[in-house]
Amino acid sequence: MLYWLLKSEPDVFGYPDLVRVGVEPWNGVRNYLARNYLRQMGAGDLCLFYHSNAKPNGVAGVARVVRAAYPDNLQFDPESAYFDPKSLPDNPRWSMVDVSPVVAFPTLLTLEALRDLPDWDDSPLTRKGTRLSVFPVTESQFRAALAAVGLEPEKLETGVVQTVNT
DNA sequence: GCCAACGTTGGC
DNA sequence: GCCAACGTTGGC
Repeated sequence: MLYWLLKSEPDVFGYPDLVRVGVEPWNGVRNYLARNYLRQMGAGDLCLFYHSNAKPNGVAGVARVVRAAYPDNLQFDPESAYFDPKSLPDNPRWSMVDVSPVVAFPTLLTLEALRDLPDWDDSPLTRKGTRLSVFPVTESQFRAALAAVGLEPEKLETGVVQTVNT
């Protein structure tokens, strides 16, 4: 199993929205490196759900990949801001995964607090100038993030979690 | 609102 | 294939 971080602007789609909808297609990613990471995701992988452009910024909860990469629906929708006229249906350029909520953090793990965690010294999140919206986190980074808000990773792995059903 | 950083575009 | 211009991200 792999671990990831997904950025989202809470004004657009925050963790509470994920809880509300139950399953969300993670569409609209239009960066090749981020897309390649999406394609590496497998069902069951866990994601830190990060609020960007927020007050304050930080990880709001954990999400789970419930469907591995498949073609992003918006690339073929001329009405969408994410429409890509160069993407052909028989060779889709952009991919998305489906994610579901696993557990809301009891408190937001702020960017400031993340910077204090040694495991997070080297990450696209804390590195200046990196704007990737999807990237891998190490197991130790994932565990450190959960520990920082008092959650136990083992309970996620054994399924004994506060899961929000659809 | 500012602006640094960086990805993409398009002329050549 | 280079690279300047441009657009976007995202912290502050």
